Amino acid sequence: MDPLGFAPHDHRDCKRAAMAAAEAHCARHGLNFTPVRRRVLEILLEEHRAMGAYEILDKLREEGLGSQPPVAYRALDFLVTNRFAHKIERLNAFIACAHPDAAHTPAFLICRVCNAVAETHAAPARGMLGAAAEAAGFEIEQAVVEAVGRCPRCRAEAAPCH
Amino acid sequence: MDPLGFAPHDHRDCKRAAMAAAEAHCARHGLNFTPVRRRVLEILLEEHRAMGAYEILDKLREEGLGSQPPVAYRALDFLVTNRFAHKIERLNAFIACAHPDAAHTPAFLICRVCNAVAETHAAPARGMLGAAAEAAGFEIEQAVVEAVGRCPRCRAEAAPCH
DNA sequence: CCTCCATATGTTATTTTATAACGTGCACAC
DNA sequence: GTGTGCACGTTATAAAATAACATATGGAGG
Repeated sequence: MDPLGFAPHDHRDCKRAAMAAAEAHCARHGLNFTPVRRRVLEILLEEHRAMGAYEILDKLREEGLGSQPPVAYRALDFLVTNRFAHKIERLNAFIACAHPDAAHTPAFLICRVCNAVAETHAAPARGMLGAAAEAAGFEIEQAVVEAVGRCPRCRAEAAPCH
Repeated sequence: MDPLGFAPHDHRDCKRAAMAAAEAHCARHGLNFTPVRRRVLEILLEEHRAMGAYEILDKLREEGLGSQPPVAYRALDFLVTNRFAHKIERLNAFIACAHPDAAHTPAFLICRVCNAVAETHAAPARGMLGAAAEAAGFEIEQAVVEAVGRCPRCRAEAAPCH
């Protein structure tokens, strides 16, 4: 029922794996994986959907972990910088990384009906975009790729004739 | 000096061409190309860069064409819907379409140093992204592709050793 | 031990971006 | 002439993000 590639899956497992990967990465790189940062990542993993910064902040507030916007934004900055989470520009929202291990160029499939988001992989810098950039003398450092459309479930619901 | 593919070019020409294309499109489709809508497109074409809605609104205000946010947002909605302009999600800003004729899947090269934006073309729905979407049962309707990096000019300025 | 420094968090205030809701005017169809 | 749809005007507010400054903590070096 949850959108990881829009297919059901075991949350506990992917949450554990992602937290472990984050722990390991921080340990290896001497990063400070503080309670707030850890908790924000947990929240994103538990919900496993794109969440607004203020939605996350509400959860933190309930738990007494911080009550002002900068608290949430700083933790999210940390997670995004270290690729434990991604920002979905189209939604002004954040989502836990679904592929914590792989070095990746994330791309997202966003359902315009239910806002479910699936993370996948694309390499736009190869292909037409890379060619265009090179021709223009532009150096690509990062790419935002967000496809908007309809997820399998919403397509099915919109077509009752079957 | 202006970023259309980050290369200098003749503004007057591209502005004229874009306005003519918009006029023609509206005439053909029975769309109401009102003064506000027209003027917002002109502003975007004149500046030929990504502009925030409030920046545009300031210009409208100076000219007595409207003073409240919804005026600008409505005009921008119209222009974006009809593909006379695009929204750059990464910048929360808008830019006139650089290829008014071609049906296209726009992609953008955004300089993180000077915020210059070049419009180019990509077809992410073909390639890896399309394959991933198909595998997931996701129907892509539209794609946001925004590469962040450094434009030729800013790369040159950052490397004084040559 | 203590001081300096870097980093993380707490807090206040504000800025920036965007939309809801409702009213007005105008053109066109009937 | 009147209803209907569309664009625009206006007020108010919501939503997203950051600036600026204060406080705590923990390690490096004297």
